Amino acid sequence: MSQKIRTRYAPSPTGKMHVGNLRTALYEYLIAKHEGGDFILRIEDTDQERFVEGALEIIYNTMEKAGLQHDEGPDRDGGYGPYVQSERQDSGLYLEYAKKLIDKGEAYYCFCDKERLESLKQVIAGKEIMMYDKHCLHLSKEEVQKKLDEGVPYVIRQNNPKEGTTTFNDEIYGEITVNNEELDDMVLIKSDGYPTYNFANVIDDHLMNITHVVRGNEYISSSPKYQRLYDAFGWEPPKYVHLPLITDETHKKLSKRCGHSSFEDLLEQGFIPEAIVNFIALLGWSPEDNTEIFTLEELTKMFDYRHINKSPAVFDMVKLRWMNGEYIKNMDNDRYYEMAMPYYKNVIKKELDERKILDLVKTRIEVFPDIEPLIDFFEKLPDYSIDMYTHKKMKTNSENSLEVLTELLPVLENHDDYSIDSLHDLIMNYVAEKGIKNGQALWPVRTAVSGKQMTPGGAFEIMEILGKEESLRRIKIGIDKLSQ
RNA sequence: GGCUCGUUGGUCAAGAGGUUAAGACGUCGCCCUCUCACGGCGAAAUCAGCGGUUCGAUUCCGCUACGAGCUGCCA
Repeated sequence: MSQKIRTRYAPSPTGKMHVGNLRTALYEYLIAKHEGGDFILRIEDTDQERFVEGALEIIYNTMEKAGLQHDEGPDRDGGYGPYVQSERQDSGLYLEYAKKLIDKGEAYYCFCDKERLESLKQVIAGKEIMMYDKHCLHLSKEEVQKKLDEGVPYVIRQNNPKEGTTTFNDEIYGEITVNNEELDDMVLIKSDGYPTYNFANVIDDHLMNITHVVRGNEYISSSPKYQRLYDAFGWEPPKYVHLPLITDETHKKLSKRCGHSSFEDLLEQGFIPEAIVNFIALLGWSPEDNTEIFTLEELTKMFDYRHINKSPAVFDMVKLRWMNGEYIKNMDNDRYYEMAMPYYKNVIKKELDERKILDLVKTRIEVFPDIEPLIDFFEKLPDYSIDMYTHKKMKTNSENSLEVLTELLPVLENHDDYSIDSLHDLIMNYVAEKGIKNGQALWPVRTAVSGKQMTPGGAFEIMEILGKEESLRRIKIGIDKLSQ
């Protein structure tokens, strides 16, 4: 009884991929895959002016990194091609369907020029409003033919009634009804011969057998017009799933200005694709069982679009960072080293044990760039203040710190095994003999070898990585500083 | 301006007439501990307002407020 689900992601190649679009793509993928359906990629390049070179590659790259493998698309024919609207346009497809509508009286040629259209505009509440006045609807067949023969530029408009209502059903928002008088006679075919998004969508979704149209909330108000198109053709409309929008922390639509509006931006900032996908899945949807961290496979299994909610969601960078940190902690080491290495190399030029250093920060970072300020002291001892030796809880001050360091220096000089375990035994032995608290010895040592208030790892870990020579050098510097 | 949609802690959210109104991020506190993290434990904090309907409303209805989207030969 139920037919195979087919969803489509239909981006315009106009630049970076906005996270809102990525979420749309994700949900489309999930809706299809949850029920073993097909996910189709269709390129909507009907706006010749906005086309951006290289945007196609961005789309493919993003989809691949996000793991959203399409079943059909420009590069994977599934029998419904072409999958690029400009290529579909070449066959005169859209014009052909528009003419069918003209024959039915559901559309008409419009020859109005820019000036006349301009004169129809009025400013209400500071905004330009324009509703077409059906001027060209009343042209006779002969007049239309004459203008066509003369080569007067034209568009084809939808002919919407002025009375009655139109209703469509959305899976999330329910039944929505509008008065037909609100429906503008939107352009179906532009004067350059290309279809508008509004028209091409309906035609292609139908021709490609799309069962669920998933898109942003901003299309809800034009949906009644699409409904009328389906009705005019006598086609059964798809199920509509309109998604709540994603906003920035000021509750405004996410824009380029906030610097994290696109998938590329986020990758540049050190986020990993899986975490981004995981996070945006949770923007406007939640699973039944409260799990928050899941793979795309797990997500596919539990995704039920009926749990999508209606209200807009704020894109919370703080939580994304947390989630990214969770992914880093759980990442297998090889991939972790590989992803972390560029940041490591930015600050460490010396020959040191990279893996030991990176292991130290794995649970301490949320995004990869966090690594740099955490480990830079391995490269070069910072010029620190001796105030750092004073720590109330550790019961240390510059005097007892100096004492500890001075006493420990010869011990460390006579010791050759700078492994954590060996250093541990050595210093703990000193602590025991002297009868002080661990912190009273370890705080000054860690301070001396790191020059930092906070460090990943403790004194033993740091000394092991630094090695004997450098550790002693730094301790001597500490003694010098404290002696002054 | 008109139309449409929305409104549960700071944020993401569960909830779908009777609950101590889940959980997560963040915040704060405690534990662990040589620091910072990690991990563990705990705390503060929410149903936009007003009217109905009802024995009983976060939940249903209406109004108001606020927010957002649309109102392009952009998608």
